[in-house]
Parts: sequence; structure tokens; C-alpha cells
Amino acid sequence: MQDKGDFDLKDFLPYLLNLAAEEASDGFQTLYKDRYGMLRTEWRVLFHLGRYGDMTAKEICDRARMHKTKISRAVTKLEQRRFVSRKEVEADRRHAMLSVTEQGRAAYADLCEFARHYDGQLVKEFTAKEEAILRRCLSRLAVIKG
Amino acid sequence: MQDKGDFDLKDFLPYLLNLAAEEASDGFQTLYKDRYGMLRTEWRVLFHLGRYGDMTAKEICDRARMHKTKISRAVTKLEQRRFVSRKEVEADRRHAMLSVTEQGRAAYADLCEFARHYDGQLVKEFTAKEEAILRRCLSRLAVIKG
DNA sequence: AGATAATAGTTGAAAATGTAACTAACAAGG
DNA sequence: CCTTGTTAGTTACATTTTCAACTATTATCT
Repeated sequence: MQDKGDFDLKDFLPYLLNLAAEEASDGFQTLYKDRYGMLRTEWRVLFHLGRYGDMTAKEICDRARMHKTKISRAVTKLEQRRFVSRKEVEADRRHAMLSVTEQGRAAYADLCEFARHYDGQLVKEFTAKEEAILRRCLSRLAVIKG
Repeated sequence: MQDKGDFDLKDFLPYLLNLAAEEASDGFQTLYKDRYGMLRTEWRVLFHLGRYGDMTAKEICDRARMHKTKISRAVTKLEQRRFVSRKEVEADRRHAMLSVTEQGRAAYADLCEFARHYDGQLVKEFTAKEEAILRRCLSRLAVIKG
């Protein structure tokens, strides 16, 4: 360990990111959990459908970077709770087109509203410049491997 | 959603943070997994002991912000693999003081070395200023609730 | 001292996740 | 067509996490 004594977990980005992510998710999590009985995966799926329109599970898979089994289970549960409906595609019956129901759209709107506000709270003590840099760095980290 | 059409998941900090955290953890994860058969919880416990010296499970609990059951199980496994040893405290036999073994220290050193390098890779395309801001923002998010 | 509360840590069951194997539908080459 | 390969999605099983209950030990209050 020679001169490595100064290496702290707080200097280690993966750790910091995980901590920050957990902390930041906490407050929002309780909302979709308690109010709608959703898991994070379910909220993500609902969001993708609500935000980008009808699509198949595969498309969500690619966009959301979630494993297909997670999506499969999330869709099943969202369907049971009547937040999402599925309709087989005539042309290719392997797919099913997923749509948000009325109820789903209401939940989506509510959650988005809160998310928006919540996001604002999270960054409110940062300057505009800090916020911009933070978001930009995160975006790059989220896509590019080290 | 009226005028909320521009609200994207990519603008939502908890999502961005989670994505970035997952992505950033990926490369490092394989190291402690494949080379030492460790889980993330175990690596964290080992790190805390290696970096900050002997302490009880409770202390790790507070420092690392991990649930006590996670730590209990991590310690058990680390002990089985001879990375950590435990010694009852005379004064209060509810506690057990945890220490890193020779073998544990070697693993710790190796992982730290890699972590250090890995961290450098992650930030290498950011400017020094961006990096500083990123770390500072994350540190604050990691502690303060929104 | 004796009853009660608090603390450290463990254990067990339920929920969630990850991995791999599977089914069903389509595609393409012979 | 018919074999082989690919793709979308589901299911089964093992691992991990979470939550609640539990044990053992110490602290506190009267």
C-alpha cells in the first residue's frame, strides 16, 4: 500500500455514485411504492411507455437498458394492476405492443409531476453551472465504459 | 402533462445516477467477483476494515450505510474465506472486533490498486474542473436528502 | 438487586434479481 | 417445404436482498 494511504472510498467514483444514487432514489421510491405499489422496474417501464409512446418489450429493453426478464415481469405486474395493456401484433405474433391505460396515464402524470419537483429539490443547492456539469458528466458515465 | 413533454428520464437525477452507478460499477465488479469471489457488500466491508482499521460490525454499519444483516452475512463469508477475523471484545461481549488477515490485506491492496487505476480511467475524459465538481456534487448528494 | 429497555448481531422467510433454459413465431438456405 | 438459425418473450432455479423476529449482553431506573 506504500503511499496509497490517501485513497479513500469517497474518492472512488463507483462507490460515490452508488451512494448518491441510493440516497437520491430513496425519497422518490417511497412514492411509487406506497402510492402505486410499484417497483423501480415497473416505474421505469411505465415511464418509457408514457413518455415515448407505445412500444414492444424489446424496444423498452433496448432503450431502458434493462434485462428482458425484468421487463417481462414488470409488464405482467403492470398489466395486472391495469396500468398497461398489451395487444398482439398481427404482422409478427412474437411481439406484443404495449400501451398505457387511462389509469396508467394518470399514475404516470402524477409520478412525473412529482419527479420533476423532486429533481429540482435535489439540485437546488447547486449552481446552474455545477448542475449542468453534473448532468453532463453523469450522462457520459452512464453510457461510456471506463 | 400539459407542458411537461420535455421532461425526459435523462433529466431525472435519480435515474441518471443509477445508470451511471451501474455502468461505473460494472468493470470493477468483475474483478472482486472473479478474482476473489466477493460480493459488493463484502468488498465494501473489506475496504472499510482495510482503510480505517479494526472496528466492530456496528461501526461499519454506520460508516458504510449498509444494513446490519448485509454486514453480518458479509463478515461471515469474509471470515470463511480467511479475509477477515473476529475477536470478541472483553469489555462488552455483544461486540466483536473485526480485523483484516494477511490474506485479506493482500486482497485489499490488490483491489485498491486496481480501484485507483479504474477511477482514473473513469474520469480521464473530464477536465480537472469537471471532475472536481462531479465529485463534490456527488458527495453532497450522497449525504443530503432532497 | 430486579425489572425493563436498549444494543449488537444472527437467523429465517419473503421478495427481488440474475442466469440459463425454454417455447413460440418468424427467416433463410438448400 | 424442411432443416437450421434467430428473435421475442416466458419460466424455472439459484443467488441476493429485505424485513421481521429472535438471542445474548449490557445499561438504566426504581
